[in-house]
Amino acid sequence: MKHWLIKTEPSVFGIEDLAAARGRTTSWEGVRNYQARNLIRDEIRKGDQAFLYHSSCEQPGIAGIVSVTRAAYPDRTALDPRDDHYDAGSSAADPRWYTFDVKLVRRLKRIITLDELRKHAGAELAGMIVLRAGNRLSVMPVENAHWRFIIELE
DNA sequence: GCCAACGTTGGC
DNA sequence: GCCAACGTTGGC
Repeated sequence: MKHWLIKTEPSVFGIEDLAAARGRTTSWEGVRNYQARNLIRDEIRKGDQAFLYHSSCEQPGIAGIVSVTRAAYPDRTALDPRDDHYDAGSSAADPRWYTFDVKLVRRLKRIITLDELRKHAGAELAGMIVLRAGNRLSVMPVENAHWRFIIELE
């Protein structure tokens, strides 16, 4: 089982929204970055777990843990001209973008902030992608050792 | 709202 | 296939 970190803006869709969603499950739609797409399409498996990370907000950090309930399938929002994430280059026959389903496992007892993660950037969390300056990936792998360390921080 | 980082686009 | 311009992300 692999571990991941998925970013979201809580003003758009945060952990509160996921907790309120039917079955506490949502389709992780709208990813339009090729590197992230490849991870979704080729590497994320049912049963994997991910940190839900809040970005572009007052307190950026990890808010909860989700599990993957369905592996990659075509992102229908790319095919809908009325959708913000519409992409004329994608088609049902040859989908360019993929989504996957996640279910909230639990909220963390507190948000583990980016600030706090940074304190360990030179040691236990060395190399963690979300700590890299200017990082723009919205779906990224998390090393097992990093995952365990962060859970311990809680 | 600023601005650094960086992926994408498009001219050549 | 290079690379400058541009757009977006995301922390602050």
